[in-house]
This record gives sequence, C-alpha cells and structure tokens, in this order.
Amino acid sequence: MFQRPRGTRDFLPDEMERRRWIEARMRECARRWGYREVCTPAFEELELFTLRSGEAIIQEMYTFRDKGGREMVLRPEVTAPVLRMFVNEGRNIPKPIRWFYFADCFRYERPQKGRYRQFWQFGVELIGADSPRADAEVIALAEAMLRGCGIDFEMQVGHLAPVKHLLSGLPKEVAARVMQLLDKREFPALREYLEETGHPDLYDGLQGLTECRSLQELFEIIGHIEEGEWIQRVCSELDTYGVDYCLNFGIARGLDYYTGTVFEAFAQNLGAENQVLGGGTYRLAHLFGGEDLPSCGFAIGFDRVMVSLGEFRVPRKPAVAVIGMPEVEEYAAAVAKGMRGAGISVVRDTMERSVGSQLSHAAKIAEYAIIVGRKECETNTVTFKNLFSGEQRTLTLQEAIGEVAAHGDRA
RNA sequence: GCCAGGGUGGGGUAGUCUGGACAUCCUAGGGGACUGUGGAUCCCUCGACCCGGGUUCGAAUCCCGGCUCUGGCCCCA
Repeated sequence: MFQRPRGTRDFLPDEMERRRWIEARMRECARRWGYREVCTPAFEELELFTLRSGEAIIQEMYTFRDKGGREMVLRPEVTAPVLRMFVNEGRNIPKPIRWFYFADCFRYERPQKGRYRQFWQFGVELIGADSPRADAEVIALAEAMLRGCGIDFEMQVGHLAPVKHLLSGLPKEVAARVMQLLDKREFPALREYLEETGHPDLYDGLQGLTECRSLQELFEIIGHIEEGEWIQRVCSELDTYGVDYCLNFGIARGLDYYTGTVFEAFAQNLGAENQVLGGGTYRLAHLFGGEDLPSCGFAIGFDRVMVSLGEFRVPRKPAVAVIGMPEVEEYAAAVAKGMRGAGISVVRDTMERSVGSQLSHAAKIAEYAIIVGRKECETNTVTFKNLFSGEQRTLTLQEAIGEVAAHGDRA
C-alpha cells in the first residue's frame, strides 16, 4: 500500500462539497467587492521568494532543479507570484487593480493541527492604491469574507509606524529581536532583553502598544507621529464600514516587507495554529523590476477556516436512479438522457443487478428512483418513486422532471 | 529541528500490562435468500496486527531503529 505524502490530505466527496461551498462564498464575496480572479503557476523560480525573504527559508520550501538545471520551487505563498505577474503583464491595466486568487501552496514544515504541507490560500490584492481608504477597503473585505463563511473570529488591526518609531534608535538586529519578542508577547523575556541591551526605558511603551485599545491611548504613548493621521483615517473608515475589530499595535510580523497597516484574524476554536488570516500594506513590485507601487492584500488560511467550521451539511441537488428492465434498455436510456438534459443528476446500474438490489442501492445514494419496464414503455410513462417516503406514482417524463425540480435542494 | 502520546481489515475497536493454537466485536463493501419494488432479517464473502531488525521454541504483545498520525514547541513569507 502507498501512503499519502506527509502533511497532505485526501478529500472525500462530502468534504469536497463543504470546501467548494465555502470557496464559492469567498469567491462571491470577492466578486461583490469588484475583485477578479487570477491564477499563477504552481511553481516558480526559486529566486522569486528568496529575493525578499533570504536564503534561510529555502529549508522550508519544496525546491527542485528542473531538467534544464534551473532552481525551481513549489509556491510557498501567492503574493509574490501575483506581484510578479503584475510586473510582467499588469502595467497597462487601470489602477488600482483588484485581484483575488484561490490556490494551493507548499511548505516543508512539521504538520500539526491546521498546518499542512499542501494547503490552500484564498487571497486578495489591491495593487496601486495608497490611501487609508484602500487599507480600510481590504480590511473590510477580509472581515466580510470571514463573516460570510460563518466562523467565529477576532480581527486585529495595527500599524507598524508606532513600534518602528519607538525602536528608531536601535540597531537593526536589536530592533528585529524586540519585534519578535513583542509579536509573541513574551514580556518577561522582552524586559530582560531590553535591560541587557541598555534600553530598559522602552519597555513600558512597547508593552503599552500591545495593550492599548484606543487611538487616544496610542497617542499618549508615542506622542505625535507622522503616520498618526493615516491611522486615524483608517479607523474612521473601518467604523464607517461597520467593521468589528480591535486595535493591536504589537502586530510585528513580516517587518521586512509590510510597510504600514497590518491586520490579522484569529479563530476562537483552533489550537496553536489559530491565525486564519493575515495581511497588510507592502511594497514588492519594485523588487521584481516594476515601479515602486504600494499594495495592500491579505491571505486566508482556507484549511484553518474549514477546521474551525467543523462538519456541516451542504445543500445538494437531489439525485435520481433510473432502473430499467433489461427488455426496455433503450427506453430507460432515453429517460436518463432526458433527465440529464434537464440538469438532474442521474445514475444507472453498472453492475447488472436485480431490480431489488438496484433499489436497495438507490436508497443509499439517491433521493428518487425511476423504474421503467414494458408497462411504462408502452404508455410512454415512468414509475416515479420517492425514496424517503416510499410513495410511488406513474408520471410522464416531464412530470417527473418537474417533481424533482420542485423539491429543490436537500439539506 | 525538539517534546509527549498513538498506529490492529475501508472506518471504529478487543486483545498488549502478564508472549502461546484459526486475532474479537461493530460498521461499511460485494453476493445470495428475492428476474417488477429496496432500507428489516438471515446466510455467504472480501478484508488488518505501520515497516525493518533483535530477544524467544514461539511476538500484535517485550527491546531497538525508522516511517507516520495527533497535540504542543520552533517557525510562519
């Protein structure tokens, strides 16, 4: 027997229906906000990802050398490919550009709850807009999309300027380490580290940033900064949208490429891997040879959304089993064809089973059975049986089609 | 890369501590009783000790290594 590769999953039909159902909701939400789908290759040149993030992350990627000797990688995320595509062929598209994607990504990491080696991201990029209103639109869309899926989550919004302001006097490595500790909320270690490096005075301000829950508190800590008005405007836009969020100026991840507003969403019922969405403003295009356009985007951890939602039933169109006696094979085929032509899901026996067995099987996989034999063939009718109630009637094909359609989706 | 706990037919399990004959039970799958009316019932059938090594007369059981799953750490672009 073959085992599935580590960190990958198989999806049976019930699970796929749930996944497609949620995916469709996200798609529909993106569409309503004016975003259109794009698709990039599943693999790219390795350098596309190391350019920004350094060589160190190679160990967490699926890299390979192709037959031409090129260093390639299965995409570990989609923002860089989308921006690469933008630089390659998006120059003459009217700005701002609103794109979304739904794609599988690959990371060579240790699997655990909500973390897989092949995982799906649903993401959105707003390219070329640089305003508080652009930031707010993307956050509001993120919120709407997650709400639309029905998960229970908390949206946190922050900005990198306050913490960068506080750390402006520190050497780069020290600042990076501080950000790391701050992001993880390891306050005792942070205090210790600041004392070691001779900046104990920064502790209260940094801790304050992670705890302050209003702009007023924020400005009391950092005083006046240039980005203050921007932050204020993003918040008031979010209030206008009616977005339910809380402030967190301790969000520090991705310092190397996020430039301003940052936001994250956390699901309530997941384990250690409870972040279901992350995003912010960034500048990437210039790295790939384009102009230095600001962009804002986010990615939803689709699999984590699915874990958070648990099991649920998706409405499904009813299925019909057409059971024909051997002597009227052609008539049965015509009935099946007619129903399929009307958009109905039809199955027929492929195992040469008896009528009794066929019905027995039909009861497990279909909602209705249609039985046709000499009798029905001669009168140009069908025997239409409701497999829930057992009730059965003689109908014309058109009447049977109408019956199935009238009962609609089943829950 | 680190820690903890698991791995027995497709799914769920008993047996493992205390080694012993054909490995338990439920469920799902296939067939039949039943060649124009099913889900019940009965019968038949298919099908497993994660892999490799060691100890032993004998290993699902004990020991070692590996793989893998679950949860946590690390990381999270």
